[in-house]
Amino acid sequence: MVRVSKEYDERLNELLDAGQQLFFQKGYELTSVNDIIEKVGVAKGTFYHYFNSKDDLLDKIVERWTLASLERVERLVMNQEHLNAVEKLNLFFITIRDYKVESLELMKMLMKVLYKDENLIMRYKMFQQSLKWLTPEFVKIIKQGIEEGYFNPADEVETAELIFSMSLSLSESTVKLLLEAERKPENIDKIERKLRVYQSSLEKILGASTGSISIVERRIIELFAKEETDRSIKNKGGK
Amino acid sequence: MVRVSKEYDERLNELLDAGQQLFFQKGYELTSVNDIIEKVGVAKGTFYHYFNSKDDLLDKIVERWTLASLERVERLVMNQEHLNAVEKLNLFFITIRDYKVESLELMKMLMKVLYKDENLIMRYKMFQQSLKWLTPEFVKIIKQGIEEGYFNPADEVETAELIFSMSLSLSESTVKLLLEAERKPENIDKIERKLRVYQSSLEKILGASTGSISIVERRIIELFAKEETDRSIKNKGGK
DNA sequence: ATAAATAGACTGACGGTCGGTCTAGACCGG
DNA sequence: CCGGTCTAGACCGACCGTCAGTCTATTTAT
Repeated sequence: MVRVSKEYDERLNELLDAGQQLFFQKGYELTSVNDIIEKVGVAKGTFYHYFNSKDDLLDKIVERWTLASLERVERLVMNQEHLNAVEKLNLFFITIRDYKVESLELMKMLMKVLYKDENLIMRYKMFQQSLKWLTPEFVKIIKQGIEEGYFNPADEVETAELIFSMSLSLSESTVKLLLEAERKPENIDKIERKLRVYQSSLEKILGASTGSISIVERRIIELFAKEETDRSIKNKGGK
Repeated sequence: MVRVSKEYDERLNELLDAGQQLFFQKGYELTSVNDIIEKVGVAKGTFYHYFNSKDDLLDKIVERWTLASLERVERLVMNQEHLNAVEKLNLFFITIRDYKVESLELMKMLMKVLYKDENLIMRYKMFQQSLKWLTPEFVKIIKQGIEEGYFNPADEVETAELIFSMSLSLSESTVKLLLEAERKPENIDKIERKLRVYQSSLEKILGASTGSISIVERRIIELFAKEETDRSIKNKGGK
């Protein structure tokens, strides 16, 4: 093979990019290290020059991904100093939702791949990282809400962690339902019910007034439930 | 090798037992099919005569385990017809806790092994199965509570699922803290806080009166945090 | 006889290792 | 300033051990 030498960071990112693309496309287990190095056009040794293991690569991909999300949340939510805690909390959910809607097709693909048992590790690592980085932001919002008199939970930190892990298991079950929504149209209703319960539980746990938090939007659920449109089936097949 | 023929169910259980023991001891990934057949004293072909895959074996082990728990819950909690919903809910938690205390050393070992990233699949499958089988019991309790006027959630089924998944992520974080409680004694306090928040959240979500649900018991937490006693370090080493 | 149970050699793929090669750029003597 | 030399570290790829799973043959029970 022709030998091509590059800057450390450039190669690193090539490998991260290739890894991410393949992991999101075929899943973690089904992507071999050989697939990745083949895609980049590099040898086994090079891969292990940059990463300790396949698992290490995944860690670094997830970290990069999560830090990008954090940056987004800080920029679009936390920095809006004119907002009160309830508004920030709602914006928090809206921001995440909007991001998913913007990259709808990617998200649909990702959902299909990520929520398979074989890709549990990926999902879990993304959850862990999200929990680690996003909970502190949640805590800030809750503290602000307590000061402003909107919330009254006993323990901000533990409450934030509880709420966050609730939202993660909510995603888990929601996506599962979404994925078979084509076959089972009643799943849309079930998702709506789920979101409603989550929403009101959130209010109760935080001590927020009823209806102050708004997450449910049937339109959005239906958007994700719809099978991909014809026009988007273009890059199928092909080596 | 000497050929020994046995009843279908007997062989099946031998394999399930061996698998369970090894999975609980070394973890799923680190246990090879060869380990299992060696332990039973049987050939590769025999294993695949009884199971489609290593993963299939895990499924069946987890199913057996979960159904045993379900049977226990039904016998010790659900059949106590003289109890009201609040009492049943409390008994539910006590029953689970007592079981863990009874088999304390096994549980400690299991915690150590199960809560490693490599054994995520095991944990996940146990969670899934628990959710599937135990949620209906939860629903029954909630419905009874609504009838009796103790609870007032909007949607029993979704609330039950939410609560159950909350308790699972609670286990997740609690065990993680417990495992490093030796090094970090402050973890015990953190666990207590976590449990308290969970408890009061539960009350709020269900609409139960404050203090009616009781989960936290520092004594029990400390019991699990303590490193295994001298006397229990007897079966270490040895092939 | 025949179906179920068992045996175990074999396969292919995979993650990871290791000894070595190549090259850009630092360094140096003239 | 220039040509040669040196070296860190980027890169290579054959190789290894392991493991899940397959296949065909053989034994056993009925």
